[in-house]
Amino acid sequence: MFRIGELAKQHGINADTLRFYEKHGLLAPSARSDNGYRVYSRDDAQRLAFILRAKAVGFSLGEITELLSIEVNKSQRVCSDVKDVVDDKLMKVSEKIAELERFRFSLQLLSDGCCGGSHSAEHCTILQALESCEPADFSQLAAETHADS
Amino acid sequence: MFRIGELAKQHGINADTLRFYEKHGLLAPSARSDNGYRVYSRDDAQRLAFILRAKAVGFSLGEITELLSIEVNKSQRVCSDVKDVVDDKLMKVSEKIAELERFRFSLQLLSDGCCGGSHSAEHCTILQALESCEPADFSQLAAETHADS
DNA sequence: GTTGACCTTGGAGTAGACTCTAAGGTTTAT
DNA sequence: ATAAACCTTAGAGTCTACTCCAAGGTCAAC
Ligand SMILES: [Zn+2]
Ligand SMILES: [Zn+2]
Ligand SMILES: [Zn+2]
Ligand SMILES: [Zn+2]
Repeated sequence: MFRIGELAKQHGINADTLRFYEKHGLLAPSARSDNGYRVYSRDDAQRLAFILRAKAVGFSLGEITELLSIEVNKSQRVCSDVKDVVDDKLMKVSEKIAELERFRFSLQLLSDGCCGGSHSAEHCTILQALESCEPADFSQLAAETHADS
Repeated sequence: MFRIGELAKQHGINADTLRFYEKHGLLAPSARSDNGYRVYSRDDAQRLAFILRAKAVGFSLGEITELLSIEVNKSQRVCSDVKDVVDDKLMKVSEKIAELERFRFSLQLLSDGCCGGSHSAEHCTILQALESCEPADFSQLAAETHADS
């Protein structure tokens, strides 16, 4: 039986975060003490641990809500229900990675084209690219770099 | 000389977005017509193109503000000023990719461990992992998968 | 002279995940 | 008895990048 501050400290989170999770239906303490304080049971703590582990693999609170709703009556649910949620997330994460890798590629080309020296930025290839290149076509830049002279 | 709707349409964006950029100091029309309409010059359009190209490589509006402030007085600035912004972003993007790849790895292990079949989720390895594994240590799961029988 | 397509403004709403504030009640120690 | 360290609530604020709304002004066409 833990009070909000204890449980929060144990898991390295803010007590406000626990109130926030409660307001959003993720985790409610199973009891209140006479003075109105929230009282969390060991089961509550386990549910919190579930939430935090799911967060640690990238799930949003909305997705965790879905996972929890499967978890609480898992006898009625099947493996594919669970795996679908994971595979769905896997796709979203992969798409986000792909987008960021496109960013990284373009940024690397921009960086490689610029001498990074201390001459005036008037002829900086990065600025020139952003001023006039076709979007997402910085490949011209990759070839011609200029020297800091 | 373009009105807000024209300029927006030319660039495939919403007129509201242009007003938003103006409010946040990214792009103000260089004139207003007698009736109070915004009037964008060709220079304004080029500045917008700069903003959109920067967005296309992943820069946030805050970062674009910084790039623009360098661009407008580039004669006073040097290549390293520009390259620093790009390299800074490159690092942030790489870090975000690394985080998402950790997510992807964990999610893949979770997915691989689950049969995805139609038997009760009571013994689903995904739920078991989220209930009891050490965070970010789903490697045990990778080995022992169960069959849908 | 009215319809329709444009434009203006200020302000509110959205999503996600908190984080903080104000105003007050409770418990424990000194 | 009073300070500190807890706890309560409702509600506001943060960040990002828009997007939408209401109420109204402008302009060209028919
Ligand atoms: Zn240079
Ligand atoms: Zn340069
Ligand atoms: Zn199974
Ligand atoms: Zn399973």
